Amino acid sequence: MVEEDPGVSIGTLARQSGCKIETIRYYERIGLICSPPRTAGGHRVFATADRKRLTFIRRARALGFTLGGVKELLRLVDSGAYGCAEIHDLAAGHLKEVRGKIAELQRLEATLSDMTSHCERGERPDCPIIDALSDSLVGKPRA
Amino acid sequence: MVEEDPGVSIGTLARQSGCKIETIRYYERIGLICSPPRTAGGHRVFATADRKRLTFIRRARALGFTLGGVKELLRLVDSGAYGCAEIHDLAAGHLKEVRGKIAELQRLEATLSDMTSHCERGERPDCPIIDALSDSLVGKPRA
DNA sequence: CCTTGAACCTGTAGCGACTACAGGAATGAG
DNA sequence: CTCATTCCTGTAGTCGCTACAGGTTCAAGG
Repeated sequence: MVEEDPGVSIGTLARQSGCKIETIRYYERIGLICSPPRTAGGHRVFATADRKRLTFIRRARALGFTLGGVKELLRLVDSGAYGCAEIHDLAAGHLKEVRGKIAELQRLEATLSDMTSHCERGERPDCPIIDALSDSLVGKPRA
Repeated sequence: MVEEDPGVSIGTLARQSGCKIETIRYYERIGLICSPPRTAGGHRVFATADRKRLTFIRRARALGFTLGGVKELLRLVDSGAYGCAEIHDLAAGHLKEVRGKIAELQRLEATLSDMTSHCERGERPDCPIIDALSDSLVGKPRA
């Protein structure tokens, strides 16, 4: 029962995982994935496990996890005996952050929306948007 | 009618404008504000106009404008003869970006919310969150 | 006038998460 | 065997600051 894993080049892995070549090398450099074996000429040879790991990373990143968060997730997965609890807490914590960002952006949206609605693109020199940003008048730079 | 502007130190300006000292120096370096005159010993001396300009910048940044966007706004203001139209368009463009980011984050929120709700922090080894991220099984790193 | 301590100066490096070169060497299909 | 393609390393750039280190200047008190 010899399980052969022919191995793929970094370019093939990039196509399979959806990560760019440079990103894969970057992940290796920062220790997110392990350094793969090389050919006699020095080219990286990746295994199926690497494709799965990279796909995992890409999906977690797409959900907005930081690389630090991804590292945590992978650490739990790598440890084997992960319980749902820790994973859940990581995801819940991230969800909270995302909701915070949404709330913040919605505040900006309201302000910007209000500002632009008050400015009807008129040709008056006293633009309400500028007024809102200015302290009565913006200091011009030294001539 | 001699208008005196005694001038303030960078620390005072920082307190007045709400920008940090290092940030002010950084803005000077990238040309967002002009290099102020110096004392004999080389300390910067800022004028009232600088306080107004920095306050403007800080407010625009707080609304999420990039420094590039701020530069554009200031260019229009500096040119003097700005019409509302250009300002409006800049703000409207930024508003559109903010709305796009909100929509994107809301998609993440929905996915994360769904994932965490399916995981009840049980002690099962097959966590639904991990399953969702994995390609059936995450490849473990080489031993 | 002199001392002290706070504030200021320059220059550089670091953050996150890549991306983009330059200048080569290896690969693999014809 | 040729040659286009892929791959290699190393470095620097992106954005918007922030944080040093190691020195100089300023202003207030004695």
